[in-house]
Amino acid sequence: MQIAKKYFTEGLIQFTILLSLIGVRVDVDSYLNGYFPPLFDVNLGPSSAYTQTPFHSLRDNLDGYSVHPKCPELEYFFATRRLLDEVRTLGSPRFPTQLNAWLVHQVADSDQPDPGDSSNSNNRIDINLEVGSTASNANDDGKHLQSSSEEERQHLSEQGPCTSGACQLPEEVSLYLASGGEERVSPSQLAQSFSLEQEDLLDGNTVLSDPAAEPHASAVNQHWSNFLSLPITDLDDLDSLVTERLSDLDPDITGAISQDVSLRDAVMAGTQAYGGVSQRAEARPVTRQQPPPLLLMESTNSSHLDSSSGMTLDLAGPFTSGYNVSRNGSSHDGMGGCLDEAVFDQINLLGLGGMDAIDSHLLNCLESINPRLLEDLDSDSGLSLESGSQGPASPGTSVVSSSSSSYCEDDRGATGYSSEVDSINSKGIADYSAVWSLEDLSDSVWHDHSYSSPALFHQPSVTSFPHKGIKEEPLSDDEDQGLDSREMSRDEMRARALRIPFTALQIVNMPVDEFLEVLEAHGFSGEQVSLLRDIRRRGKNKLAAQNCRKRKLDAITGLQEEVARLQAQRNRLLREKQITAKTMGAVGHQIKQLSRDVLSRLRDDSGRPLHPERYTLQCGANGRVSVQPVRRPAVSTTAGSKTDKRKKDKKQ
DNA sequence: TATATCTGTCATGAG
DNA sequence: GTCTCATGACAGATA
Repeated sequence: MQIAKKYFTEGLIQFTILLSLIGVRVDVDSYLNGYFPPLFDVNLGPSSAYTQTPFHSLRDNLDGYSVHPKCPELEYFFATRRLLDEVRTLGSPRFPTQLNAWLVHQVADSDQPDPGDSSNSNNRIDINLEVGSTASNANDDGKHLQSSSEEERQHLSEQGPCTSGACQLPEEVSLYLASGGEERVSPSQLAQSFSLEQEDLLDGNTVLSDPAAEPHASAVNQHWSNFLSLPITDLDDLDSLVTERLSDLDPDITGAISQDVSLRDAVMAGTQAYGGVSQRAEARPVTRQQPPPLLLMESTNSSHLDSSSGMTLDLAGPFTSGYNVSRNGSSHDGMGGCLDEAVFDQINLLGLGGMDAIDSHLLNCLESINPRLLEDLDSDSGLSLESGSQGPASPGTSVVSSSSSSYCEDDRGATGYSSEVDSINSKGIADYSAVWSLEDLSDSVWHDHSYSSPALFHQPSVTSFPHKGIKEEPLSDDEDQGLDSREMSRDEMRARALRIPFTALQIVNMPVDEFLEVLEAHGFSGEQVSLLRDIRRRGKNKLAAQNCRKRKLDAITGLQEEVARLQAQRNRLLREKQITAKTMGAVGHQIKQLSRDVLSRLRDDSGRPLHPERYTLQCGANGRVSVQPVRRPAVSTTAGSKTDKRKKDKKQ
């Protein structure tokens, strides 16, 4: 039996690890591939000043709490945070979706009660594996759980009381596998088992006097008895047995989002959190503190922010299933996460308090959801990303989304225009101009300019902006006074003199279509039209000149850096060359010394030593060394002398 | 006062 | 043909 115990203990550990791995493998990518297109940068030209930046990705802060749950850019952050929480909360109670593993019992041996040491080797360990779609069904609503619980209760009542329960099987480790529905152990059974375990842990007493728990214990005991009735030799086939059982699992087990469960934590925490429900539990002193099970229950919902913060229920995630926002068809969506937690809590309550507490708690769970988030989910237009974002005057959102001509500003202050953003308004997706005030809009456009823009581009204190759908209004007297308060450019002074009801900023920023419409609609005179065109041309050229100069400076800076880099590289190569030359000289000297030594030891045909200056050592390609006479320079011939003469003649 | 730098503007070419 | 953009050149302002 020791062998069997060791075998099952190891199997328990391995299976716990397996479940942990399964539990954390959540398909985040599928969730990410949802509503919003990937971020993109549109390079409109060679200048970085014309790069549209996805500023919306910077709207939301990343503290994980004040962002919209639909924001896809933060899913990675959420996933990372959630996975960390999963790691931290390993062992905390979680309700499974497809694959459940429950450490049902770690009960002290009734024959050898040891209240002070729950880890006594005589403790019996019960493992309950539940595989099936019950959990996923439970995610749909709470009715299934209730009906299932009632069935289980009835089933348990038919099993009869358990007088001995697990206590009759000391010194053994039991394994219980249930697949599908016939051998399935209901959550109520589990909860009752948990309560029993908790009692044992609390006072070391193994008395199973709870009538509700006895049928379950009897049923489980029957399974264990059947299982343990197998001969010892069958233990060798345990792997095949487990494999056979596991073959009944959902083939897409990797997609299961179920979590590993530590029943010790579940029972202890659950009993403390709902100690008022469990009469037996509240009658006994609590010996140690455990976190509340529900709020600390780990959820694989990608939208849930931080389970430990207790904000899980205040998210839109819990109802994503109900609102058909599930990304990959996984049953473990936001609603599933909430229901998982609620259902798990119900499991505890089934064996502890009853369904009244369950309903009330679930109702509280649902009521605690922020209605605002529900509205956002209901309006799944994909533009709800604006909710919870920074204010319109946020410095980070310097791009003018509402403007028909966007003004982009790169990190170095270069400026540029783009007429592409106007499509947003024209498509009716979002009319930011109706939300953002014009002053805010203009602030976001013209503030913090690297190239100081004096009077012409100073923020005009106007309340109108000649865009589509916005009626142009002449400048009022107050606005004229506002213009007087600052330095006006020549063009602005001219425009004011000609009673042109637009500022230079407006004239420059408006798209060409609107500009033409303005010219036609207002019935300007030829002089006014000419001035308007000049103002627009000069304004755009001014910005172009600024960008051009900035690019020139950047190019110069880049070239200077390149020069410095190349000079450093040249110096490095020169140093390496010198070192190589020295090395080569040293090696040549050594070779010469070695050759002299070798030649001095050799003798010619007459027995005399070879002269180093007349002979040399040659190393062949095959590594063979041979002695060869030194070739003296050839004596210049007459032809050579003639050639030299010709060269001299040519030089002359 | 001379000089360097910055900035606005014009002219021109390209897309 | 018009518009926009890029860029060289020029001139005025300024440090």
